[in-house]
Amino acid sequence: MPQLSSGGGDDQGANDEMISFKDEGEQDEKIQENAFTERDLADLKSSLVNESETSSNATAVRRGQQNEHRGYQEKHREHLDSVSKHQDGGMYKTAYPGYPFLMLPDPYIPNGSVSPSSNKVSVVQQSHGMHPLTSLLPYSNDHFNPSPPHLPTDMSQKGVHRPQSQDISGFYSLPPGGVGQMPPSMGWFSHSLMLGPGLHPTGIPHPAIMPPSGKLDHHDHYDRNMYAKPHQEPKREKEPKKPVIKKPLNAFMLYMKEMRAKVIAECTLKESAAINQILGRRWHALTREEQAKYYELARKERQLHMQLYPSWSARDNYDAGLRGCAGEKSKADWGKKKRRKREKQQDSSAGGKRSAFDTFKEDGAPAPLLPMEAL
DNA sequence: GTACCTTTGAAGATT
DNA sequence: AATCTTCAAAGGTAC
Repeated sequence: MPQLSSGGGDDQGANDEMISFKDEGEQDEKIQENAFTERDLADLKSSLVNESETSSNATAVRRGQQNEHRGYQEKHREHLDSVSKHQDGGMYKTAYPGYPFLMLPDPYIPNGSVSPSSNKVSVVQQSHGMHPLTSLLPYSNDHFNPSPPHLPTDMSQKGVHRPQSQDISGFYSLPPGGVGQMPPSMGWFSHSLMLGPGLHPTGIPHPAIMPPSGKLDHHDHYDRNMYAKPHQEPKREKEPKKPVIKKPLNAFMLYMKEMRAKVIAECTLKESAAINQILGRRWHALTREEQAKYYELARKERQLHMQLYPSWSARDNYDAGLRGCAGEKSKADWGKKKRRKREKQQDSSAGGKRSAFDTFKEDGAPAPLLPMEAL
């Protein structure tokens, strides 16, 4: 099966990744990250100074690092086994008593599409769509508080909106009446039964499913955007109308979704690329246990995704681009994009397009460390 | 209007 | 088997 090896092989691999980073001066990182917040922005700016100039090399570096990390996987498999056993055995029963998987009707089910009136409830989504599982994190309560320790504890003192752990709906910028406040009687499943286009063949609707038309009713776009590409091909008569099911989020993506708001609040940055750089560094600064939460979360998500869409393959979404289902790309555009990427990697010395963060250069900030190197 | 940027991880494709 | 490529999210930026 592509998504999940029930024995946990892939997942272990994922966990291996998690652990691999920790051998690279974890203690130092932790120390550094304790004072990280204030420095993040400055570091980022500094590191971005040469970023665009070396971006291609950085990519190569990253690839090398990835491969290196993979090398660690085998090294730490033993530990992972123990971690995995621990997690399977009780992590989500003890650490995350409110863990949503398989305990709630269906975290993927888009509530807002139930009816026009339900739209006003905006149960799940953030402005840009919240991952259905992420959206359920509020159920986790403070047992699942993945906030890395390096985050300042006094964030709220800085005027940062830092909702209490009990009110993660605010943390996720959930609208009033968000999922965290959804009464059990308003379960996902009952609403799902009223769904039409997003209904999965299994009978379990899933926000990952885009209506074939790609058109989003203003009443339910909130939910269907959850997994839908923002722009859908209006019509392709010849193609069998196939809903687009998005990939389940990996551990880092889940982490990003959760921590993005914090980083945005802490820093003045809004550019996602910059935020992601910070999040990437923080991710590496997490302890194994902290990362394990997200790996496990991602594992569960893949599991659920696989249960919901047993025939789904990541390959489907490769084709979506060619089909134009993932947007208004033509086949030619798609090929162009691929060509550009290839060229970029081949020609590392190309000046290329001006990075969105090149503006930082104009600050005259020194310290040309690449983010990855800084780790 | 939309591709790009940027991150890590998973999975599929290619070598 | 090892390596490469694509796509998941996000939102400002550049074209």
